[in-house]
Amino acid sequence: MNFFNIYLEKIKKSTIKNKKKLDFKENQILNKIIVETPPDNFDCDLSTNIALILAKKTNKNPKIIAEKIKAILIHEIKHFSSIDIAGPGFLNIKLSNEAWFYVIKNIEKNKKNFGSNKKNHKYNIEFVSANPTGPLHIGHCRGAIFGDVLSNLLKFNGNKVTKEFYINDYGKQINDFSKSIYFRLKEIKFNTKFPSDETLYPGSYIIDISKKILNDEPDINLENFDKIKNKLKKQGLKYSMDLIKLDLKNLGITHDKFFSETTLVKNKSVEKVIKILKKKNLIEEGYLDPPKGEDNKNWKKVKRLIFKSSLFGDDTNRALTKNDNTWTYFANDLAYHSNKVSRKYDYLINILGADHAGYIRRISSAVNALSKKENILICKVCQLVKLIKNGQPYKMSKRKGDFIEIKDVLNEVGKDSLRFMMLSRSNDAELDFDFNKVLEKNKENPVFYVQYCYARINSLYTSLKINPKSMNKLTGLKFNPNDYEYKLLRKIIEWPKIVELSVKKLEPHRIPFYLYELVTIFHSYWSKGNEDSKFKFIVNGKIKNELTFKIFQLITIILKNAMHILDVSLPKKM
RNA sequence: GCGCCCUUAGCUCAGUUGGAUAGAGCAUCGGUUUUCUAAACCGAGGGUCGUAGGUUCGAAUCCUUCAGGGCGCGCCA
Repeated sequence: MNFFNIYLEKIKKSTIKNKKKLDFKENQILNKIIVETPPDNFDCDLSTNIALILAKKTNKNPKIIAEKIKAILIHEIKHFSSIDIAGPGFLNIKLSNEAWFYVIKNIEKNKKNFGSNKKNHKYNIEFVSANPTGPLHIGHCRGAIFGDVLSNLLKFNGNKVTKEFYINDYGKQINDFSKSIYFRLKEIKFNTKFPSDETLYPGSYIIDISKKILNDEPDINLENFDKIKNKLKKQGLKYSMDLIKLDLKNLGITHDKFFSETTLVKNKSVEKVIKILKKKNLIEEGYLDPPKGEDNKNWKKVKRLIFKSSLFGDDTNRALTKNDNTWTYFANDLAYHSNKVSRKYDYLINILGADHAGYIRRISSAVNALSKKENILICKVCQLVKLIKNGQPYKMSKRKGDFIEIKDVLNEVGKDSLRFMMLSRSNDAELDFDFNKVLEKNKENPVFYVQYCYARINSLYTSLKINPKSMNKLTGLKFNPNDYEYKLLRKIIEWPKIVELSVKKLEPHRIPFYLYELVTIFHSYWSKGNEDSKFKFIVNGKIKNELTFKIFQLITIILKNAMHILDVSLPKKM
């Protein structure tokens, strides 16, 4: 229910009906027409560029065309009460009272769905997918929150979404992880020193995991690592995933599906995909060139299996087997994405960290080779988070084991602030995460500013002792808004458009920005009464104008819907 | 060397896929509380939208050039 689209269609319809008068033939030339919110300094509700577009296509003077269209629209569209021509030929439209009643009624009717554009696609969103070798750190949480909110947003817009976590439980890292547990176990049992080996994980959580394993099996035989390797891997993985799931839960995130990489290898999924690609002549046995960047010690010129990803725009072809003839990460990922393709989603979305952006070409090539649909895979990259504490950059080192865990941040700043803050920036831009700022409870911390609006509205209900639900039954409502109420209404009708745009561009950060703008007008209005009694909305303990409360109710609807998407709380009292 | 992202007010950032006088917050300066929540509000100053070209009625937005910053360039995951 996007009001701008509704009026766009009406405008188009009327224009096409009057084709001859306006002297054009092809309806397509109306494709670029938009209906949008006019700049603040114009006292009108909608604005359209139709005259400019039409003038360009028919080589006419835009102002003359504008006059013609104005006459047509004002005659044909009852919801338009007046139209001004401004600037180079914009039509600035004011909606009639009838139109505003229609808008208000419509929002109240849709309520929880107000803003939803009722699409019906099937999405798979893969996000977090952190290595299961320990708890999450602050760097993970941007992508985690981004993915979660994007899922909520798509669901709100009527789609079906599967939230998926790919467990990288295969390969070298998980081996190093089990070895680290092995040495910690020896350290605990026999007091042997934990080796200073760069490949091992030093973090203290390894000690905790080791203790748990020891608790399960106090008599575990530690003579030979290789003999208990698989056991340690399995147990370590389990406890590690417990840590990750707990972190996610505290962030308010639950995945629908956890997909294990090892499973793919075990049930020969990789071989199966390679067979398919071989038939398409996309696999070859051969040699690859050495890497272009820094020298790599492990690089060897060996005949190996190669995927011809350069046919799909990748810089180079990609290896599927390692030196020891096991599968590369990419080979397994190929199988994983083949699996996702076979599950018949309309879109596959991968949320990646900036350090994995270089991987996109490769995996997109693979999916394009595997799927009949074009560009079914969309990769969204979250840029880095820079931590700042007391005005200083705060560096983490995973190798030393001194990184900031999500649970510590949550303890300090809370889920609401963390989620809101992580979304208060475009995913394409780096984000400064300032510990001092998120702890502040004022305007500089936008989450409080937004929540405060809801709390203020609710305080009205309590102080006036009215039940907000009874407000639905208002009769004899008059449409006589003051300047602030007009501003609010104009902002309110933007909400579905914000949702639509956020979905289209997969950019949930637009929602916090919108909320901030909306509540700014509200807070302005609230305070205006102090200065000018004309703007007081309560007189002698009674509501002055029912429309005011109607508008506040519409704000409440939006706040609830939006904060539900963000999964940030909305307390009635603060 | 190559690829991706960024560059907008002193600082941190928005900017509705090409529109009107480029917007917020912070910081600075100055104001507002016997009043529906001051966790708030109002006002002022502050801009060559990194650079140089191009596309057109019209560019922060699209194309090209160059510069600066970040991330990556495995047969690690």
